[in-house]
Amino acid sequence: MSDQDAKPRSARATGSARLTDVARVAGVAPMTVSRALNRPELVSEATRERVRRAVSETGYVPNQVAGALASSRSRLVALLVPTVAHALFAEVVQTVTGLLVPRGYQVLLGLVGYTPAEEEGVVETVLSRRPDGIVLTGCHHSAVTRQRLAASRVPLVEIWDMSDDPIDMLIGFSHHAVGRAVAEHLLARGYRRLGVISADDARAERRIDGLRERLAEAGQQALPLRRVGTPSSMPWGREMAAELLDHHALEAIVCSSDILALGVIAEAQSRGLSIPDDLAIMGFGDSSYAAASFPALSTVRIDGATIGRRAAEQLLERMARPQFERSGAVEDVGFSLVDRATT
Amino acid sequence: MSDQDAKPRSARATGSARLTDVARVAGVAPMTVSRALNRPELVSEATRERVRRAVSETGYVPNQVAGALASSRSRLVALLVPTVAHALFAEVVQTVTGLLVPRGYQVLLGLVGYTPAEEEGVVETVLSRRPDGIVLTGCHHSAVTRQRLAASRVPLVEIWDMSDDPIDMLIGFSHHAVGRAVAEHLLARGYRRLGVISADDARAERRIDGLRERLAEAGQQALPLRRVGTPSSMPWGREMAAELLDHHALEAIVCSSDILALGVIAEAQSRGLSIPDDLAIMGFGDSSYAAASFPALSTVRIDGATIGRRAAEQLLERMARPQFERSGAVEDVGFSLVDRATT
DNA sequence: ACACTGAATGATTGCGCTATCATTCTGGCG
DNA sequence: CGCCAGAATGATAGCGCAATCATTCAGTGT
Repeated sequence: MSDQDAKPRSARATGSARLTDVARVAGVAPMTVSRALNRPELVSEATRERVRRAVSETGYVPNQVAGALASSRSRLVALLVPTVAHALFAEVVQTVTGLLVPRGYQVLLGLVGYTPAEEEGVVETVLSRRPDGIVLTGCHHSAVTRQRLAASRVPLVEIWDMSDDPIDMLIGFSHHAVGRAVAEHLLARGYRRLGVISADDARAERRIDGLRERLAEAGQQALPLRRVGTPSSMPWGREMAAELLDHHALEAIVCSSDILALGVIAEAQSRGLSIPDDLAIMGFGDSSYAAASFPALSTVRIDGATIGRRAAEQLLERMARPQFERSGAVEDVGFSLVDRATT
Repeated sequence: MSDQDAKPRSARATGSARLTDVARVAGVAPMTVSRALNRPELVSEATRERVRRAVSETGYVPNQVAGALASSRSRLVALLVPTVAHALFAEVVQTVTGLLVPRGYQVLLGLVGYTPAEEEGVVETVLSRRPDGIVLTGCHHSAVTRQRLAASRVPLVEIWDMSDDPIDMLIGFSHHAVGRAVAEHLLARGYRRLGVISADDARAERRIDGLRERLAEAGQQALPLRRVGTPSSMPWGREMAAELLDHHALEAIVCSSDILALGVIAEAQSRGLSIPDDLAIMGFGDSSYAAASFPALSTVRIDGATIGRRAAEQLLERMARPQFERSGAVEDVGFSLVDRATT
C-alpha cells in the first residue's frame, strides 16, 4: 500500500541514509549536500550548517564507492610491497600511509611476494579498483605487468630499486652498488674468503652480483653461496652458516638480511669462533636490533622512511595534476654502510 | 560529425574498455560477459571462450568500483591496526592478507595509532568505502566509533584483546592475564622490587594493572613506572632504565615491548650489572631478535599469526552468510611466557 | 505433436553519487 | 531603473556494472 510496497526491481541493499535523504531533511537539493560535504567553500555558511545538522540527524555516512564511480576518482592508493613482515617494508608502508591518509587518500595494501607471478595477479586485481596512484616495490616486473600498468595510465612510483627504464617515477637505491660497497668494505678490512647467505629474491641477487663483481676486480673468484626460502629467519641463517663453515674456510659471511646474520652470529658463537677475527659478518637493513646484538652487527642501512616519504610526495604531486604525464622522475636515495663490531 | 562529436554531458573519464565493449566484440550481451567473468559456471564453454578472447583483444580490466556499487559488495576488508612498524601487528597484517586475497578480497589498510581519537577518524572514512568486513585492533573504542561500527552492520572482528562486550566477534588474549603471569613468574624467581617501562598505550596499561594486582597480592605495593612515547625504541628503553635505576633499587624491570627491553639490557650492561642477578628484565612480544639478544631475552610470546588466521576465518565465514547477524564469537588464543636468560 | 523443464542468454533498471549546465538571486554601477 | 557579474543553488544525466525478470532454445515425457 505504501510507497515501499511498490517493490523495485533491485531493492536498496542497506537501510542507511543516502545523499538524497540528507537533502530532504536539510531542505536542499542533493547536489548542494554533495557540495557542502566535498567543496564546502562553494556553499554558504547557512546552508553548510543545515546540511551538517541533517547529516548528523540522519546518521549519513557518504558512499565513496558511488562517489568514485561518478567522479572517476577513487581516492585510493595501492601500495604493493613484497611483505610487511620485514621491518624495512613495514617502515615504507607506515610512512606512505601516514602521508597519504591526511591528504584524503586510503591505502589498498597488496603483498606481492618475491616472484613476478605473484605480483602479476595482485597488480591485475589492484587495477580493477581504479586506484588514483600506485606505489610498487621493485623494478623488475613481468612484461604483462609492465604493459598493464603503463596502459592503465595510473600515476606510479616504483621504489626500492634503480633502473634505467622506470615505468613512471622511481625512488630507490642501487642494489648492485650495495653489493660493491659491501665487498669494498670487507676487502678493505682484509677479509678475502667470503661466503653468502641470501634469500631467493631478485634484488638480493643483484647485490650479490655487485659483490661478486668487486671481488673479481680484487682477484677473488670463489663465492660460496647458500639460498634460503622466505621469510628469512634466524634458524635459516644458522643452518646455512653451519653448511658454509663445514665446507669452506671462510673469513666472512654476507647475509641478505639482518635476521639471517643473527643466525650466523649464533652459529659462530656456538662453534667458539671469535667475531670478527675468525669470522666477519655483514647483515642488510639495519634493523632495530642490529645495534643491540652481541657483537653489534655491521650492516647496510636503508632509509625506508625517506623512500616512503619521497614516494608519497611524488605521487601526491602527480595526482594533483589534471592529466597523467609520465615524468620519469628518478631519485636515488642511496644507502649507508654501518660498521659495527662484526666486521 | 561522428557519434563521438555528440559530446555527452559527462565524458567518459578513461578511454579504457568497458563491459559493453567486450560484449560487442564477443557478440553477446553485456550481462553475459559479466556472468562469464563472475559466475562462469552459468555460461556455456563456447561463450566463455569467446568472452575470454574478447577480453584479451580489448585489454579489458573490470571496474570493481562500478561492480561494487551495483552489487553492494565491495570485496574489500578493512584491516585496522595501530601500526605496522611493530612486528606483532605486521604479522597479523601479513596473515590476514594472505588468507583474504586468495578468497577474492582486498585489504584496505588503516593505521589507527594508539588513541581513540585517531581511530575514530579512520573508522569513519573506512566505513565510507563500504567494506564487506572489518578487522579492528583492540576493544576499547570511543562511543562514537562503537556506535558507528554497530550501526554499519558490517561483519567485524576485534582482535588483540579480550572483552565481555565485543561489538561482534573477538579473537585475542587478556592483557590483564599477561600482567599477572609476568608478576607470577618474577615473584617465583624471587624478584621483589620491580619497575616498569611502558609505552603509553591502553593495552600495555592493562598489563600493568594485572602486574600490579598480582604484586599487591604478594604484598608489594611500590611499582615505579616510566612511560615512553611511540614508537618504542632501544634508546627510549635505555634512557628510562637509567632513570629508574638512578632513583630506585630495582631487582627487575618489565617492559611493554622487546625493543624497550633491549635498551634496558644495554643500560644494565653499561653499568656493569649482571643480568639477571643484579637486574632481571622482561620483554613483551617475543620478537625475532629476542632469542638472539645477549643475554637472551625473557618475554611473552603472542601468536599474531594465529590471531590473524582465526580472525580471517571468522570473517570469511560471516561474510559468506547472507545476512549479518551478530555472533558474539569470542576466542581467547592465550599467550605464553618465554623464560630465557634475563629472568 | 505438445506442453514442460531447465540451461543459456538477453533486456531493463537502478546502485548513490558528481559533472555539467541552467537557473535564481544578490548587489553594484552607469 | 535596467543590466550585468558573480555567488549560490538546482535539475539532469550519466559513471560501469550486476540483480532481476524475460525470453529463447534444446531436450524430455506422454
